Amino acid sequence: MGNIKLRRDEPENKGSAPEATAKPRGPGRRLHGAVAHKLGTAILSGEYAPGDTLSGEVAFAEELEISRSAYREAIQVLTAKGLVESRPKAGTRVLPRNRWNLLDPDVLAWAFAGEPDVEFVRNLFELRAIVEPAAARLAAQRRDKSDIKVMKEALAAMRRHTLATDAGRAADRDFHNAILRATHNDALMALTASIGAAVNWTTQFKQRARALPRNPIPDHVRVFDAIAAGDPEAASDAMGALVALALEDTRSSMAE
Amino acid sequence: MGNIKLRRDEPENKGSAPEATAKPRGPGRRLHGAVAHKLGTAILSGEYAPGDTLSGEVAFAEELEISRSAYREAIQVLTAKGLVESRPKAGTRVLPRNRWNLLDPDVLAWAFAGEPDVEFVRNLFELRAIVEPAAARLAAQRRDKSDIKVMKEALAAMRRHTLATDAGRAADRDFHNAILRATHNDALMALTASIGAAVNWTTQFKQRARALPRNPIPDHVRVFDAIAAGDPEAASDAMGALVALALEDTRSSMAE
DNA sequence: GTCTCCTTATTACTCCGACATATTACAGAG
DNA sequence: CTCTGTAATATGTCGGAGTAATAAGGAGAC
Repeated sequence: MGNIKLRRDEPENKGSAPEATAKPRGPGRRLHGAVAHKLGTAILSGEYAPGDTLSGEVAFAEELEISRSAYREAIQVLTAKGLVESRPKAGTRVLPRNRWNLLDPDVLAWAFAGEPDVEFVRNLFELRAIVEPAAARLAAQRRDKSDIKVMKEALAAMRRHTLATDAGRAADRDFHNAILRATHNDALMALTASIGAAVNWTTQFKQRARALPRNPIPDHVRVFDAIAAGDPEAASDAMGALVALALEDTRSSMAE
Repeated sequence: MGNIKLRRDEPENKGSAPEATAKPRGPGRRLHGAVAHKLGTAILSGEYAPGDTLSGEVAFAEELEISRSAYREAIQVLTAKGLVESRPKAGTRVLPRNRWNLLDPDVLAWAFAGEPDVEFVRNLFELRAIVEPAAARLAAQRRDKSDIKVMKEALAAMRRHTLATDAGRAADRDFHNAILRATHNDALMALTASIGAAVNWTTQFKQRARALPRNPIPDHVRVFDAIAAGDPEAASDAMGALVALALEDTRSSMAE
């Protein structure tokens, strides 16, 4: 698998490099974090299959050209997310997929780092189709003025920048996050990261297919209006329609 | 806050001590895992509030009477779950609550380690009320013979042992997990651990209130019959009723 | 007087080498 | 062939030393 340079060897690109949120791979991410990212993506991409046993600590750490401490800390991160399990004498094994914390934001990011599994994207949309309409219903009942304000701003930002830009996708994510936050339910808000990631990556894929078939603004406006008006049923319906259309767009762009 | 003994100092109690699943605090859990558990519960219980800065590595590790390596690995676990963030010179700070991965099984367990927040339990039930009926609907459409077999066995186990026993609660959890698995949706199954844990802990609370008010079996049977019959609407309705009743029971047992 | 830039001190981060511990696997006895 | 005890091996834990990054404070310019 070739030698990979994880150490930072380029003293240049100092200061506040505008790397946005995407890949602060150089500095900004600690060494063990980078290793965890590397191993995490390797596991999620199937390079290491469930049941596989990783090389020993000393050997693997040496192969990665890092100390055993940093390697162990990276493994602890993966263990915390349910990807691997280490036991004395037995080594570190990749756990079966149903033990993975697929809702963990990092795990989700790792899953979408490479070519994403089409089936998994479908499952994620199914989760959206369940959670988001219900969340919109609750949001219509409980939203306060500040919630509406945030949603309105996000909507405006979506209009300004299109979904083709990073800023536009961020606004789209902010809009959906604002709805979840308007439910004032911590457990639902915890899904923010998961669903937000799903929204982000999938819209990016839709974008990849050059023809973005529809203007997404009207759907979002309908949802916003219903929530602002305090109409739970309309909000739920509008959000259901939005997710269904998004699924259709994404599916068609992945099918080809 | 007093000195806490985390090291194992008792050479006795060797062999396969039947500590069940509750508290393998002695051996069985690694040292850094025990520290992560201790700090995690301390954060979830509010002993450390968001924004607080923990003592420095050297000081805290010395206070806990463990090496810095073990302490750091514990911190990496907490970082992976979004509870804390460490930066040079600034120290390790507790992140705001909306950054926490509340769906993480460990975090959920830590949240219920002490006296649970009533509001949080309510939110968790609201999530159940959203996800589980939808899951039952999908399960009714997609279940195969093995799914039905597992559910039937879990139901039988629930009848044999009551919800008063550990085995009974485990059977209850298995039943709900079997439904989620019958959806054949990985993302939904990832919620299995979270919701399953919630069900487990809350039923334990219902148990605490000595008067267990209702026989839960009929509700479960209705759900099972609908899924086995392949009737999505009936399955969704039955599960909705089950969750609503469970919420009511739990609420009444916590209100007193 | 206010702001910007730079210096400095503190803290986490990384590395190294050694020992302790737990568990698997093997070998021997029954 | 089954069971029990032993030994080998990889993870777990430890302590210390040195590096890098950042936040706070101070010097300088406007």
